[in-house]
Amino acid sequence: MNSKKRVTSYDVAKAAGVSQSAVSRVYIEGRSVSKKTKVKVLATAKELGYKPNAIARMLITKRSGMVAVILSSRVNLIYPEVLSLLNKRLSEKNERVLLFNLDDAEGLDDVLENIWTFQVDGVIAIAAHFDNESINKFKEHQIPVVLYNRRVSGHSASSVCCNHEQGIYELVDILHNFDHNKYLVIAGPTESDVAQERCELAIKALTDKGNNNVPIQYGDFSYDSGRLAFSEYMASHPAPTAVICGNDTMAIGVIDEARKNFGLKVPEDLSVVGFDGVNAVFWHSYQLTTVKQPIEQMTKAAVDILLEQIASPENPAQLRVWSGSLIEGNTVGPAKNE
Amino acid sequence: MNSKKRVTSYDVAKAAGVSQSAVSRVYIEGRSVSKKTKVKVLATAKELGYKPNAIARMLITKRSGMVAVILSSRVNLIYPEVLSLLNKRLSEKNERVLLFNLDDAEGLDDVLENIWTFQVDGVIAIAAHFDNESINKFKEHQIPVVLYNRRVSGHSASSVCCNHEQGIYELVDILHNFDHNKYLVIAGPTESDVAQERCELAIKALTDKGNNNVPIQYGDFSYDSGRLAFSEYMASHPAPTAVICGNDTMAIGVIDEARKNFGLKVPEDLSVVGFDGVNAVFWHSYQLTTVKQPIEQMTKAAVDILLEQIASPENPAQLRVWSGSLIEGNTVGPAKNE
DNA sequence: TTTTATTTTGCATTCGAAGTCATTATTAAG
DNA sequence: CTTAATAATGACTTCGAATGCAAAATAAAA
Repeated sequence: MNSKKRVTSYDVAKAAGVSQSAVSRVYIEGRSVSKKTKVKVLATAKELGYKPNAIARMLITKRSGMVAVILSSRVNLIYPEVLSLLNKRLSEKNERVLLFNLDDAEGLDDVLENIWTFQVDGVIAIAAHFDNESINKFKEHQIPVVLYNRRVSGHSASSVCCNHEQGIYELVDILHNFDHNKYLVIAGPTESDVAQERCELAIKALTDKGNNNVPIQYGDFSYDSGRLAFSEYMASHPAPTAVICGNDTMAIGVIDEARKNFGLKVPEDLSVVGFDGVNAVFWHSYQLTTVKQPIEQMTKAAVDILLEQIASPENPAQLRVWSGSLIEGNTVGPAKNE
Repeated sequence: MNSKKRVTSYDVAKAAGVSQSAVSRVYIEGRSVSKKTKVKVLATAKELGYKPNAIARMLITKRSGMVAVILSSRVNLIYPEVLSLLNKRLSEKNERVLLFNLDDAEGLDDVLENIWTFQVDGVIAIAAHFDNESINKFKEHQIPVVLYNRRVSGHSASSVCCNHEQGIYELVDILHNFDHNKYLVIAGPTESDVAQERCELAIKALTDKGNNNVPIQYGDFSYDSGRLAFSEYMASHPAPTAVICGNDTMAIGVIDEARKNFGLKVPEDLSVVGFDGVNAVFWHSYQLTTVKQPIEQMTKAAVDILLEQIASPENPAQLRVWSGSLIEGNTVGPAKNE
């Protein structure tokens, strides 16, 4: 019917008999406006259906009210939860999430180019691989970044991380105390930094306890890859007594595979541990022993740090690390040594 | 060091010895620019590190290149996957996802207010409850909407939906053919339209087969709520022979609860079916019989329809419905009638 | 070569709100 | 009741790219 155009601050100004500046000031906290005009403007604004145009505002203020969240698609079950929490936290602070996928099709450079043009206030990168070069680009563009579960050498970018070392050591400790000595490590994809780190730490922890040459199989964090990794190993080796997995989902795959295709009981014949603390670890069929990332705290801190850096870009980058909490499930038991 | 300000089209224009308009035209497909100036501009742009400012462009073109995706937080495991697919599809079409959470804290009105100010090109609402009034607001603001798994009476908004009726009937058919006659329905939360619909359809399908007064328990789509619903029912009733669940996650909860706390075997003593086709239904411990939503097709269509409506707002709203595909797992068997 | 058609170009304006600054209205102090 | 201090207001400019239009440059036709 009517190709009605947007109501602007000028329309409201005219209708309310004030200047455009006055209208603008009404919508900015702490600007000098008399109560009288404020009421008048708000009333006519409501009547006309006026809402400030965020785009115009962004252009002049150079604050977009948007935070880019970068997410690798080939990734862990846990990250949807992280995204959801980040979104909630940022909404509370009046920032919107602009989503970027970092997958094979769209390389990092494309994503970055895109990010610059959108003038986002800041960036949170979830478990994405950034080298120092990329980090420097952010510096150049003066866009604060917070890395989630990814550290970068030097102090060029803030990070919030789960203390994988502590978590892995705790898990290995438990296994070691049960006298395990035939281990298998099933690592996540080699492209993933987190997967790399967990794997190396597991090997290191095992070596510390005197277990050398622990075999490694690789998966891609998925259930099927966990099953496959286990069965492939079993095809040409004697059964291990304990399997340390790069994440929970693969661990669950291992459990199912061991039970179904190898007649192994968990934990009687085989101990299995994971990492992350996804919902499914509590499911009765698994009750996986694992370490839960404190995603509540981590997401909260990520947002707080980011906002702080947006407010004061000169502040130094900070690193915050949380210990994961051990979840004692029912997938670890004494080693079965013949 | 240097509080460098952004490079603008004027800077490039000056450096390249052309007008600002010329620079602008270089970045717009199909605008009249000679090859010579195009090369020159692109070269100096690269040299100066110029990238067009999307915000300024949005203001004048009134296209933001952003699509709002509205997501209820208290929702199904399947929706992260949907979000991820939508994001991928939209990226391919050069649209960015701006995320909005629809939860208790932030009501629908707040979200809508926010959406208007951001001038998004369109909106995709995932399983969110919209009444006709809200839909009309979108009309007023001339922002196309596509609803995902939510229909609205009249033809005021486009929808892509899974055919719950067909799926539920198919599941009920299977159960009926196995001579079940003591049913329990475990429905999702009453606030969820999808949950409502599935529940009503299940009851209807059962009634069609001559099963009246089928009891209903309510959960919230979560694993624990499925367990709880089942055990609560069992506390005061004889065991059913078949349970129809509002989604897969609750069905998995029911299976675990039945096995663990009631010593029931699935499917020998109890048949269980779910809905959605999340990854976990294929896990060996469950192998749930369920109906899988064709999320690939649905997300693709949602994006296509939305872009079409953005291009031609006068086009009529359309509804597209897909049948789910039956996944014959291992959780349904003959009724055990004493 | 002249005339006509077509492609390139730059100028000036636009999008819509916010910030600067000088001016006016209001309140407080003397 | 005057003067000083403060608050409120509007005119004008700004952010950075896109676009309508007329002028200039080039290509095609005569």
